[in-house]
Amino acid sequence: MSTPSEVLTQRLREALAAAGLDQTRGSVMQATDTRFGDYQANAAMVLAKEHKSNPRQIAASILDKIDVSGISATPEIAGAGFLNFRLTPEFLSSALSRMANDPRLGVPTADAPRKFLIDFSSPNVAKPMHVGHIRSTILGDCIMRVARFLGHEVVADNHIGDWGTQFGKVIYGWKHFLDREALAKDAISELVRLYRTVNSLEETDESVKREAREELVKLQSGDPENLAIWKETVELSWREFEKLYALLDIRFDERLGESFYNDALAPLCDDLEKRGIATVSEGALCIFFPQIPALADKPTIIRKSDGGFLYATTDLATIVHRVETWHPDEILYVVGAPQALHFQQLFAAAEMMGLHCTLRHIAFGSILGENRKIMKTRSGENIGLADVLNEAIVRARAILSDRGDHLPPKEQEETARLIGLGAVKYAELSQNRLTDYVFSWDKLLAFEGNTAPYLQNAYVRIQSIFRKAECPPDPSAPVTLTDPAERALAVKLLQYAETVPAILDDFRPNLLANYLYELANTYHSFYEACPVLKSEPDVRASRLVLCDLTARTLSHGLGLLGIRCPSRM
RNA sequence: GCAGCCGUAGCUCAAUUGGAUAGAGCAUCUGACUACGGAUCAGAAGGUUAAAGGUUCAAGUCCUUUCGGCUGCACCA
Repeated sequence: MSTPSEVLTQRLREALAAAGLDQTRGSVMQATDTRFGDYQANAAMVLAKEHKSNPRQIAASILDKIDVSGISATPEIAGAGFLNFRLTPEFLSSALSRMANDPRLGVPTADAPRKFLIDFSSPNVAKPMHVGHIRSTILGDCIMRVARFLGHEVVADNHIGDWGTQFGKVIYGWKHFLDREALAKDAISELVRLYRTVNSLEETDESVKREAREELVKLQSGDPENLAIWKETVELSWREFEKLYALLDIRFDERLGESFYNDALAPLCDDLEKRGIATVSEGALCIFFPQIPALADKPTIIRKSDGGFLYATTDLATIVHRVETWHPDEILYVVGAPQALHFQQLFAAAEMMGLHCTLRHIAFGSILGENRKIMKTRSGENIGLADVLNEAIVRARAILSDRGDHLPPKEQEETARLIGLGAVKYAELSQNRLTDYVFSWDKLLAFEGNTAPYLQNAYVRIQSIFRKAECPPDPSAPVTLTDPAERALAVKLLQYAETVPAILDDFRPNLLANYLYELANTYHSFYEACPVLKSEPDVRASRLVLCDLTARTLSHGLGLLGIRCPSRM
C-alpha cells in the first residue's frame, strides 16, 4: 500500500521522463497550506533553474504529460510554478478503506531493514536518576519502538555507570556509616548519604581522603570484600532503576555497564599502541587526529600517565564488543549535546581502528535551571525523576477525581498513571530534541493544549461514541466524504503512513507528536461539525469508520511514543 | 583564545531540511455548555525571525561580519 505522496511522486516522475526532463527532480510533498490543495511539487522551479527557462512553462509541459487518474484532480499551476494536487474523493474513500483493514494503518516497512544498537538512559549506580535522564531514556525508548515497527532490528543496551572513582567513597562510607535499615528502605538515598558524608569528611580530614582512595585501589585490584560491596551497590541501584523503567514501560535487551569492559581496557591500549594508532605523549597514551582539522589540536587520552583508564577507553572497548557481538549496521548514542566533542573523537578513533559500523550521536539539548544555566549533576540540587513522575500521577489523579468519570478505584489509579506519565513523556517528545529548555513543573505536567492528555481525551471521546453506538464500527463500510471537515480528516489520516518513517530520517519523534496533535485537532473540528450517531445509517457507518481510524491512529501513534490510551478518563 | 550549538509573538515552542502570506500552545480578549465527554470548539489580538550585508525565481533555514547567550577544549564521567 502506497502513500499519497509516493503515488503522486511516481506519477510526476513518469511525466518528467515523458517530457524529457530529469526524473530525480520530481518529488511531491504535503501542501504547506490547505489553500494550495493537499500536495505540492516544486519540480518545475528546480528544473527551470537548471535549464534557465520559464518555470510556469515547464510546469505546463509537465501538466501536458502527467497522468493523475484515480488519485488527483488535474494539478493547478500556482505562484512561481508550483504544481498543486487535490486528491479525489474516490481515491480518499478507497485509500481509507484499505487503511481501515490494515493493522499497520498503511505504514510501510523499511525497504532496507537495518540493525540498530541503541545506547540510552545510562544512569549512574549509587546516584538517583534525575530529570536530566528523562530525555535520553524517553527518546531512546521511542526511537527503539519506531525502528522496530518499521521492520528494523534493534538491540537496546543500557550502558550503566557502574564503575568509577566514586566507589572509593561509597565503600569507605559503607564500612563506617552504613545504616542497614535505611538501605533496605531506599537503597539509593542511603548510598548517596554515604557518598556525601565521606565527601564532606574529606574536606577536613586528609586521612579519610587517603583511606577512601585506598578502598578504590583495593576494589580495582580485585579485593574480594570491596568487590562484594560494589556488587551489592550495583544490584541495589539497579533494582531502583528497574522500578522506574517498569513505571515508564521501558525494557532493555542488554545491561552491560562500564565494569563489563574492565578487562578489555589494557589489551585494547596495548593493541592501539602497537598498531601506531595511539602514541604516548607527556606520559599519557593518546590518540591524535591530524587528518581531521577540527580535531587537529584535540587528542583524546585513553590511558592516564598513572596507568588509569578513562571514559574514552571504555567507550572504545564498548564499540569493539558491540561490533563483534551484534554486528550492527548502526550504533546510536542518545546522549546530551555537550558531549558532542567526545563522540567526534570517539567516532574518529573507531574509524582509525577500522571498525565497520555507522556511529551516530543522537544529541539533545540540556535542561536548564531557573537562571537559564545548565542543571549540573554535581550540584546536588537535581530534581529526581521519580519525584517528577509521582507528581505527574498525583496531579492527574486530582483532576480525575475532580471532573473525570467515576471509575472504580483500580481503574482510576491506572488511568491517573497513563495520563500523568503520558504528559511527561509527551512534553519531552513533542519538542525538537536539540533545543534546551528551562525545567518547569507546570510545563512538564500540563494537561491542556498540545499535550498527551489532549490526545488521550480525543481517543476517549471516540470510545464513548462507540459505547453509545452499541455496535462496533465496520471497517468494510463504504466511506463517503461530503463535509469539508470529513475530507480534512481523511487527508490527515492518510498522512500517518508518511509521518512515521520520517521520524528516523533525523531521529525526531517530535514530527510524530506534531502530527498526532494535528490529527486530534482535525478530529475535534470534525466532531463539532459532523454528528455521528444521529446521522442517516450510511453516513453514520462512514463516520464511524473515520472515528475508528482516528482512534486507532491516535492509540498507535501514542504507542510509538511510549504512551498508552485509557478508554475512559 | 580556539571550536561547536543557539537567538522566532509577553512566555514556552513549531516550521516537512531552500518553497507560496512564518504556525501552535499557554496567558489576554469575544463567543459556544437542557452536550455523540468543555481536559473541548469557533474567533480576535499578538512578528522587521538579534542586527547588517550577500548568494537566487525563492532565505527563519545557506555564506560573511557584528552583538548577545550556552557548551566544550590532556590525564572526571
